[in-house]
Amino acid sequence: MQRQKEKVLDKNSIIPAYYQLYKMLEKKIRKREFRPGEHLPTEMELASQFDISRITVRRAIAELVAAGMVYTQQGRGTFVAMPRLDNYTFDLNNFYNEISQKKIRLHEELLEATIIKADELLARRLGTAVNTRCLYFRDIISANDEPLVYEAKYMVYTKQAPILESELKDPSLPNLVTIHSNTTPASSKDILMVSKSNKEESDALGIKVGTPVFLMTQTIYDGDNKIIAWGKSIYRGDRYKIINCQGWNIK
Amino acid sequence: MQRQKEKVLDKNSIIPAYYQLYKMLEKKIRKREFRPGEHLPTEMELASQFDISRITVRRAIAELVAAGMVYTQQGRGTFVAMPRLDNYTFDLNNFYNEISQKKIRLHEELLEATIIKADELLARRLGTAVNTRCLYFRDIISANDEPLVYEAKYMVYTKQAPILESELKDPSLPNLVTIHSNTTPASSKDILMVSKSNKEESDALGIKVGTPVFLMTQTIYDGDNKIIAWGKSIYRGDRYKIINCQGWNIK
DNA sequence: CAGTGGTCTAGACCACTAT
DNA sequence: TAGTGGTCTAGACCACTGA
Repeated sequence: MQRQKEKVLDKNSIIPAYYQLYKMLEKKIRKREFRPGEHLPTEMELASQFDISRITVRRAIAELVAAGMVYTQQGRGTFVAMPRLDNYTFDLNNFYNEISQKKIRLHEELLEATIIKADELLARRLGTAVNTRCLYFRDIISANDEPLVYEAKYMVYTKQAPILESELKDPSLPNLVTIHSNTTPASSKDILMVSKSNKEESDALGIKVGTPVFLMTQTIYDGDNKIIAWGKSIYRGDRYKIINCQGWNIK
Repeated sequence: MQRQKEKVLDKNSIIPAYYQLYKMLEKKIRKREFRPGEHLPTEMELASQFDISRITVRRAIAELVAAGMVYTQQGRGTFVAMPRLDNYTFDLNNFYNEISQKKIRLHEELLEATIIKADELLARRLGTAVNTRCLYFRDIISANDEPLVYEAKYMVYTKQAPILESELKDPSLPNLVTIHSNTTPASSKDILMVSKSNKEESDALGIKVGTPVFLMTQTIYDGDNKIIAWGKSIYRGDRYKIINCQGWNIK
């Protein structure tokens, strides 16, 4: 029997029909069979063309909208979007993703985990009173035995649980808070800055004082917007950069 | 007539039922009537409780999933998610958002817009041959008359159109490419680094040589993954920081 | 096995856009 | 007025989970 020129959906496939249609439309947009600004076929046209219900077509289009590839206008139709390339969003976690891909040996070393009394600066950062008992952590993250990140973290000491080094495999502040606090972290405010390394940071990272570094601070709040922890991370600027890819031809 | 304790949906409202239910469930999660890890009522329970169809309930839950507040497991149910606070994503565009909120005067000044021949370094950055004719732009962005960002941008000169300063109101590289190139930008690779300002940058920004700065480079590709433009932006590190808020208690 | 979420249908009515 | 996307229904079957 003669094949139709137009591709059809495999109704017996395990892959849902809406997903097959989504991928098919995505491919056509990538191949510029549908060009930015152009009209997509109407929902009813797609439904009858592929012999599926309109709801299933809508599900496929919803995926395209979520992917930012099309937009809909009530009463007008569905249109192919322009790729937006002005979204400069940088993810500091790509650090860990890249490393796991490139088979780089990652090592996390705990330098210090003690209980201290808050001085004035720390009390302000934690929104608490001077002399409040606080947990204090310092650690170094290395890649291939080269120090990359130096971190210092503080939180109010509510749990009274012993500090077990074995608990510190994930040294991220949200995780530490989960372990060492009775309150549940609910939100976080992170600030990324550039700085020059000071003596303490330079010593820990083995770099010269004054080297440009990324400086990230994180303040963690509970459900009532009360501060429960504060931390800073110093990323070596000479070894670390953050990459962001955007658009339609990724991968 | 006596009101039920349980809130009900307003079926006559302009607001869609799925959206009312979404907001109601969101509020209960925020108020911790449903706590992280807990089971949400099943779809059928919600449907009969609010006297709406299961599909409408599913639409509401889909919104919650998209917001990261719940997750579903086939055959088990729908559960309230833990707030994830380890997503360190920084958006360089908050710059413009903040400024428009705080009524800061923003001024963009074009320093230079000329045609040059590519030297070896530029040819490599643009993936083209030495001596290719290129457009070259330099500009300064100031806030309240204080220079904040210095930018230099290059692209292969294909369009042969005259350079009109009036076209340069949006100095972003994707926009310049759209105006001055026949090819349509399709994807972009952005890299964020820290650096010390050099002489050229320091003069433009009125800062001391060696001040820590954010350095962002952007490479723009067309639909065939061919480079069509390259640019760099220098953000003053002493005046600029990037803030990221995450979690459930935002706003 | 019963209960859950995942997919899909055929049909209906509405709000909006363009002519 | 005709055509579009937006919302909603009642009902069906499937795949997966857990007892």
